[in-house]
Amino acid sequence: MVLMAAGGATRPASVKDVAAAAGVSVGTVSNVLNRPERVSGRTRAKVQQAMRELGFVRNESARQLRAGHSRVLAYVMLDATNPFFTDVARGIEDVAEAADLAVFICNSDQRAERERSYLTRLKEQRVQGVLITPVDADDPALDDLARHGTPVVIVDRTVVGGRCCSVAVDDVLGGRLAADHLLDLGHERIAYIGGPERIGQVRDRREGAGHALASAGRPRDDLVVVETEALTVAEGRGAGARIAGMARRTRPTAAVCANDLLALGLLQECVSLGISVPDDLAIVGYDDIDFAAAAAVPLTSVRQPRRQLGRTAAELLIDEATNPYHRHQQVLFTPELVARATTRQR
Amino acid sequence: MVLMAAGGATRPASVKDVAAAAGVSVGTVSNVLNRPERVSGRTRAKVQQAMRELGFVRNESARQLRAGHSRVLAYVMLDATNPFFTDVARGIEDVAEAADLAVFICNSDQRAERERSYLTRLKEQRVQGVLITPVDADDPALDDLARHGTPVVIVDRTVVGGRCCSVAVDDVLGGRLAADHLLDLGHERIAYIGGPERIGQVRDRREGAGHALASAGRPRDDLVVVETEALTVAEGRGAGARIAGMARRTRPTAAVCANDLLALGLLQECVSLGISVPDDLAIVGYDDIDFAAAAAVPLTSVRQPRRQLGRTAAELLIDEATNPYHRHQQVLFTPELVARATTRQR
DNA sequence: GTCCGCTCTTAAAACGTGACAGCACACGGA
DNA sequence: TCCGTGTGCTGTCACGTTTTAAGAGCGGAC
Repeated sequence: MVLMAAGGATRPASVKDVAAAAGVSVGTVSNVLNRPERVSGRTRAKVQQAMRELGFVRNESARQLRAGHSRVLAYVMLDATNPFFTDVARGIEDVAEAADLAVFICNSDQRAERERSYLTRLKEQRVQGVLITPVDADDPALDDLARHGTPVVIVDRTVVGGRCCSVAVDDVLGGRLAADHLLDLGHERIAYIGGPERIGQVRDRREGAGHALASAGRPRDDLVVVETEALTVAEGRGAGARIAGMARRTRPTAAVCANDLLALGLLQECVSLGISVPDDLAIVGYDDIDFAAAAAVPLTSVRQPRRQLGRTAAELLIDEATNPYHRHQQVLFTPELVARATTRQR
Repeated sequence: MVLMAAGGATRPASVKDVAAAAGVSVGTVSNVLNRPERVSGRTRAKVQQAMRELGFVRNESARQLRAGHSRVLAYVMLDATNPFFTDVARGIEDVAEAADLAVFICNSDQRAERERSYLTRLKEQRVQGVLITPVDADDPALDDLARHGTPVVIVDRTVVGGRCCSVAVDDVLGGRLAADHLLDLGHERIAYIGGPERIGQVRDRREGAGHALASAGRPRDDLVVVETEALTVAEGRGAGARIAGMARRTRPTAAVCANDLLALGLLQECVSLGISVPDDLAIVGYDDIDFAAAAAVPLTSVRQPRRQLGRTAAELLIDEATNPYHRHQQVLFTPELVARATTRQR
């Protein structure tokens, strides 16, 4: 028979209630939960029966208070609507699930103030550790966390000075792969579309593209930089309009975009202006999000091991939280070019 | 002067430590935190100074334990990679932020077992309430939560019997809007692409499309149902191949898709098979995700008030958690058709 | 001098769990 | 009969916070 609080207004049953119902002490109930082998079969059954009847659910706050730390790890993501970060999150969840940790996902939405408010909350929650793609990697709030003894792993940004672990992808190499691919196909004037300048990724990928041109013996001017306000589809369209407005003779024949959203916007603008892709303009994106392959002209893009990024980050975090001999590491993954229909031999 | 634990291995400072450092009792420290007006200016300054020196951070677990409930609300989303749900999440965050509640975002990834594991975790955490787009709206685990006194709001599904609040969009009307639009443009044979059948949305939207045809006096056969295995881009491509394979005379001239991912896949397959959109095949999607407008041929789609959905859901949840006179409500929003380039007058 | 009223501060208890020392009892060997 | 040895269970304390009733100190009114 199941006895359940009728109105639902009563407070949840505690170990004390269970103990009273089963006619044992609280210590025994606790043992049933945590070291069942120490309790005789008869008593164990009685206690478990009482738990079922009362609908007992462990109180995690009390456990945490006792333990001094929680069984939760947090990922503060930069932009929940960007598929790149949701894939990273899945990698994190893979590892956390295996380690029986819950993942608290927070979305800073690119706002430093929101990010700081979340970090405060997480400190208060005494989370086991924080994975974060920060708005600003130099924010002192991050050092502050680390100083408090909370493990921190920076995701998708490299961190200078080895103050904590970080996991990222080699963006300079990625930019180089994109530009090399276009050079191999016979392009000469190549545009680089991205911005704003303060984003590390934007700079690194451009630098990589520049290296590729230099290695091929091209003058610096062969990389036409088109700066955008953000890494969004709308900005990509704007860049498309600007390129379309250039004189035919100086107009680039190919474009490397700092991410796929820009590339998709650019592609869309080209289609609507009657610029043929890839014949009039070849396009390489960056991130290889699912929608890249799904675009009307499937997008050539630089793929990053997103899920692996998340997995490794979570593993480093757990190591830092549990292994006293932990050493900070900077892990750098290698990107890979995925050629599709927006690029073709000239 | 700032005295900070050196190694970081010491336990964080507690109110007791602060009290000792400031030469007052713990009660006074607590008052400084929660009712500063009760404490004299001198004492308050002394305590705050001590907090700064020790790097004191409130322990949320202990607060929760005392309070009996947390200041967190959770959203269990069906699929973190679907932009629809991330937009709903933003709406929830808007409201939660204003109410000074944190949002715990969990991704069930369409797996019932994972969903259940999260619900257990959330019960253990004594969250204030749970917002959920369930894998299966009839899962007894949901009733179980409600019976435990945890407020539950179902998002993007209507719930029968008024056992809890729910917030959804009128899918029958949405399906009707899509089909009416195509009929207005002069189409006769219309395909409905969606599946699997067990998803309520898939059924409702098809039903709405059927109503539209019936109202226009068309025979039932004018709605060609193409069933898919899932609501993904890949399945959309498959549906495109099937439509392309139909005899010209019986092939539909327009398609209503159960969501935008299917529509984008269909669009992509058409482009690659040389079927002109919208001339050979007009396409209407559903959800109006950002990528819909960004497709190479911008997609006509049925827009749902996603963010508003999240906001209202969170408001209902907070009402249930705080207002003793709360009554369960089923809120139904009205969708809206956004005409773009994949549909045009014949 | 006594007492009241006021402001500010304190001590103690409570929340639910887990850890630990210790108690009761049964059993086997001397 | 007594001791030693387990086994199985109990009682109590600690974790960090908030809350409440009570106390200290002090100025002013009678």
